[in-house]
Amino acid sequence: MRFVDVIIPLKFRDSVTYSVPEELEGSIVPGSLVRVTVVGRAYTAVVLRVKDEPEFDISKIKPVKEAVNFPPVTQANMDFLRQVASYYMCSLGEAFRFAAPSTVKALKRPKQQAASGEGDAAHGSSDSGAGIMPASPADISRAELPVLSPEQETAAADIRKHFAAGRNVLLHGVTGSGKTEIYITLAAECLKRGLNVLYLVPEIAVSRQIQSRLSGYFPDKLLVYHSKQTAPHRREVYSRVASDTEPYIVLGLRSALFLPHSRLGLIIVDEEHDQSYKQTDQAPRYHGRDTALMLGRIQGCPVLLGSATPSFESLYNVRTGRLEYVPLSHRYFEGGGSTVTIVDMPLQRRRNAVKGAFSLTLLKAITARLERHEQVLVFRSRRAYASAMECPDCGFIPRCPSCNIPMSYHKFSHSLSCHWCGHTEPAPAACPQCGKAPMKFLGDGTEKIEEELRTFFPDARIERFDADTTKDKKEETRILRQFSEGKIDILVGTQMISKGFDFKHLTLTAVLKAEAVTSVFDFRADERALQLLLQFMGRAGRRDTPGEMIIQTSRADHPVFRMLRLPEEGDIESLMEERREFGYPPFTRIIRLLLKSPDKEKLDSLAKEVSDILGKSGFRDICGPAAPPVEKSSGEFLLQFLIKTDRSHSWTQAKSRLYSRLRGFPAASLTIDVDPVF
DNA sequence: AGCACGCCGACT
DNA sequence: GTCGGCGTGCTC
Repeated sequence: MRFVDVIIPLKFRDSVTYSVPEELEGSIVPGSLVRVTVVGRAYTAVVLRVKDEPEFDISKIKPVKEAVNFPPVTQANMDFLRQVASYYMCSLGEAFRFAAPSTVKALKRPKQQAASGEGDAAHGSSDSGAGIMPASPADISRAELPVLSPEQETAAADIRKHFAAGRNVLLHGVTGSGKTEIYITLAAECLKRGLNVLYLVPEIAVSRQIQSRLSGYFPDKLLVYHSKQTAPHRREVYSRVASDTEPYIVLGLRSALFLPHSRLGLIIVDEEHDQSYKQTDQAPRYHGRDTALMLGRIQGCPVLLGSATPSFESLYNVRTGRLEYVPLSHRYFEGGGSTVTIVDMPLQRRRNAVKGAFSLTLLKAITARLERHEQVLVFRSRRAYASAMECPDCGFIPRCPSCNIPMSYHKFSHSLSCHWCGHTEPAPAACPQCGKAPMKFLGDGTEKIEEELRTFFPDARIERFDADTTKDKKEETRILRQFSEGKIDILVGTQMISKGFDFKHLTLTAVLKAEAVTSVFDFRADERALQLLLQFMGRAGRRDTPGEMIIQTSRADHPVFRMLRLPEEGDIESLMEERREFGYPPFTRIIRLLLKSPDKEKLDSLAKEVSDILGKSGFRDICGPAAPPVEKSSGEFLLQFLIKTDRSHSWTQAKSRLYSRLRGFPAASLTIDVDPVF
C-alpha cells in the first residue's frame, strides 16, 4: 500500500495524507494532480510526496479518487508555492489555490491539442470579457515586429546585456515613451529561442489594451489569463502551459504567476508600481511584482519591471544593487513637457479670486481650452456630491452605522452612502440630533464639481467618470471612447481616469483639493501622490501640443507639489530618506495582523492572545494593538498590529515561528498581511 | 472553505 | 417541550 501527501486548496494544513489505489500507483508521482475528497467535497490537489508509511491514523485515511490527466507540476513549481507560502505567511494550500483552477478535473479521454487554432485564447471566442478582438484567427496576419527608435534600441540592448549577466532590470520610461515596443521585441526574441514569456499587468482594463496590441504580433502564441475569464478558458490556458508543446506568451494578472510554468525565458511586470498588484482580500496576500521576482529566481529567468513612475521599492533595489536600472531617455520628473501651476487656494480666496471649487486662474485656463476646442480633465480624489453632511448648529455629522465614518452625500439619489461598506440611506431633511434644517455640505466631490462646471460652462460637453457613473461597463467604455474621440470637452473624475488611457486632444489637467491626495494616513502617501500626479501630467499635451497642469491646493508648500513644478536632482532620495528615518519600507518590511470581531470583548481577548504570542516571537518593533484608520467595518470591530522587520535569516525564522503560532486562529478573525499596502 | 455538532430564545 | 440561531471545530 502506498500513500501520498497532497496539498489541497484549503487553509487547514500544509499537506494531507491519502492512500493510492492500486490501479493508480503507476500514474502518481510527486507533482501529479489528483482528485480527493475532504468531508465529502471534491478538490483538485497536488502530490507533494509519495511514501510507504503514513504518520496519520491509517483507518481514517481515504483513497485518492482519481488522477488528473495533466503533466505533473515540476519541482520548481512546488518550490515556488513553498516560497510564496513562507514569505506571505499562509498555508501551502492557500498558495496552491490559484495553481490549479477549480475547473481542472480528471478527463476521461486525454485532451489532445487540435492541429491548429486550439488554445488560440487571445481571439475572444473563449474570452468572457468584452470582445475586443472581433476577427477570427485566420484574419490576423502576423504583423512585422515594431521598429525601435534609436533610444528604444539602446535601452533594449542594455536590457539584453543585463539579462545575459543574470541581472533583473527596472525599465523606466514615461507613458508613451515606447516601453511596450521593447517588451514586444524582447518577448519575440524569447519565443524565437523556444522559451516562454509571462507578461503581467496590474488590471484587467490594462490587459485588454495590451491584448489588442500583442495579438497582432503573436496571434497563435498569446494566451490571456485572469480570474474574470470563464472556467473552460482558464483550463485551456492551464492545459497549454502545462503541456508546454510550443512556446507561448501568457498575458495575465498576478494569478498567472501560479500557472505551471516551465522554460520561462522572460517575465515582464508592466506598471510595476501599481498598487493593484497587491492581493489584499484573501490569502496569499501576495504582491505580483515581488512574487514575479521570486518566480524568476526559481525558474532561472530574467525579470523586467517597467514603469513611468517606479515604486520606491524598486528604486531602492536599484540603489542596493539588486536591480539594474535602464532609463528610456528621461529623468523621473519629465512629464511629457507639461507646465505645472500651483494655485494657493487660501491666498486666492483672500483675494476673492475663487468661485465655488474653482480658482479664477483655472476657470480662465478652461475657457481658453474650450475656445481652442481642446480637452480638459478635472481630477478630484473624492466621488459623490459632498463628502459629508454637517449640522450647522450642533455640528452633528451622520456616520455609517457599521463603519462609523462620515457618509457621503449623493445628490442624484438624495442619499447618504458609506464609501467603505456601501451602506446607503436616505439623506435626512433636518439634523437627526437637534432638528435644525437645512444641513450643510462638507467637501465637494466629483458630482458637485460637475454641477458647478455646468453652470460655469453651459455650452460645454461635460461628463463624469467615477465609481458611480461607471457602474455600468458600457457607460465606462462609452465615456472613454467619446473622450478620446473628442466628443467630450471636460471630463471630471476620480483616480479611475489616471489609468493608461490615451487622450489625444487633452491639453489641460486640473487637480482640485490636491492636498487630499497627500494627506492620507499612510507612509506611502507622498510616493503615491507623486505617482498619481505624474500619471495625470503624462496624460496632457502628449503629441505636438504642450500640456498644462493646474494644481489647486491649500498646502501649496507641500514638497510633492514643488517637486512637480521644479524638480531637483535628489528629490526622490530625500523622500526616501524620510522613510529610512522613520523605519518604513523599503528600508524595513511590515507585517500587519488584523483582528476582527463583532464582539468588542472578544476582540480584546483575541488581541491579548496575539500580544502574548508576539511577545514570545522575538520581534522587537511591534506597534499595537491599535485601531486601524477605519475603526469599524460592516458591524465588526477591528484592531491591528504592525510588526516592523527585515529580510534577514533570523527574521525569516522568527516569521515562520510566529506563523505556526497564529495559524490556529480562524481566518475570519485574524488576517496576516506581509508588505501591506493599506 | 464548508458543514456538523452544540448550547440558548420564540413557537405548536 | 421543540425548531433554529450561528459560534467552534474538524476535515486525511
